[in-house]
Amino acid sequence: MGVALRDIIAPYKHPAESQDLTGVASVDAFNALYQFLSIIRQPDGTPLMDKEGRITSHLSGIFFRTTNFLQQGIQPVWIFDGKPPELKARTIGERRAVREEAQEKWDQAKREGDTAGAFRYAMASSKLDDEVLSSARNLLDLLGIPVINAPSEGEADASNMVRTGVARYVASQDYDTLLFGAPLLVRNLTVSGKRRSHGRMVNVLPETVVLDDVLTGLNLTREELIDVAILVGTDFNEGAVGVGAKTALKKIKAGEFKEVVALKLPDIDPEPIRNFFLNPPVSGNYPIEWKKPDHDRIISFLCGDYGFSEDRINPVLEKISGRGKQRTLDSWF
DNA sequence: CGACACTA
DNA sequence: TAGTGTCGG
Repeated sequence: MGVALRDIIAPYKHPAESQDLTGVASVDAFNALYQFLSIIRQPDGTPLMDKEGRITSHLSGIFFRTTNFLQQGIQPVWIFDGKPPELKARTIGERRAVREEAQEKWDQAKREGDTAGAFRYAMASSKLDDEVLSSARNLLDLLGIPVINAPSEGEADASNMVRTGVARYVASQDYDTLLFGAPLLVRNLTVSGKRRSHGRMVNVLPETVVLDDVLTGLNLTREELIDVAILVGTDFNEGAVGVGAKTALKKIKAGEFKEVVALKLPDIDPEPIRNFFLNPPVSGNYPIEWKKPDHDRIISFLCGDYGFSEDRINPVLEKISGRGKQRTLDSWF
């Protein structure tokens, strides 16, 4: 879900120039996988599946997006979540409840012939199970994409990688990475930059958010931005009822953080939450190396194991490893 | 989501 | 060739 800071951060978002996107991108793996699982579905919400009923939506998303990135000079590193902090237990429980309810509503909508509703509930029922996670890791490995296993929140390590100069930016839809101190966040990181179907056709272009611009523009320290987030609600605490980003910002500016917490969030202790954003557990060790995509094993994995059509996969692999753009790609490996 | 076919 | 729709697994 992420923290609802969009209303105050929106003025500091910039459309990304393609040169801003080249280089090492720390991809928030869970964020990307949820996106693929949610959206890559049939109109009634049924995900892509192989003959045995295993979900393959994420494999399609990973394959086509990654091969696009490599051609465009983007070097992705995928950062996977480790063990969630105890502070996150409430959020995890809530998400499970929402997911399970969506599952039921999806079935119901399908029975009633409510296609649009079915799609919406199907999206909300998306779950990253072991099968999805391990097949995603398998495919990334075959594509030669490095993977980092965060000890805790992937967003924390992804942000730390940018802070320490290992990566140029974090690729995520969520603003939480700014709280973790990521100097540069890129949202909607896709190369096709096209539009989206289902409902309206909207142009979705990559956008960058520079943490320093946000802090300078709002005249906040990062600690204060974290306090704004705590009032709104984060993965580690429920927010104050009726307090959105703009109200929270006003309260912080007025120096009323403690008062709002005492009045509206009497059960939360802000200190461990602040501390988690400021000093999260991170790996700090990022041995990243890109390898050439393993053409034969990718075919065997996607087409042999998961029923993808060779006619769709082969041309893409030939495009990235064949003569045409080889020079560009070879310079990284 | 992203590829591809089709249309004007 | 830009816009629109459909398919993929």
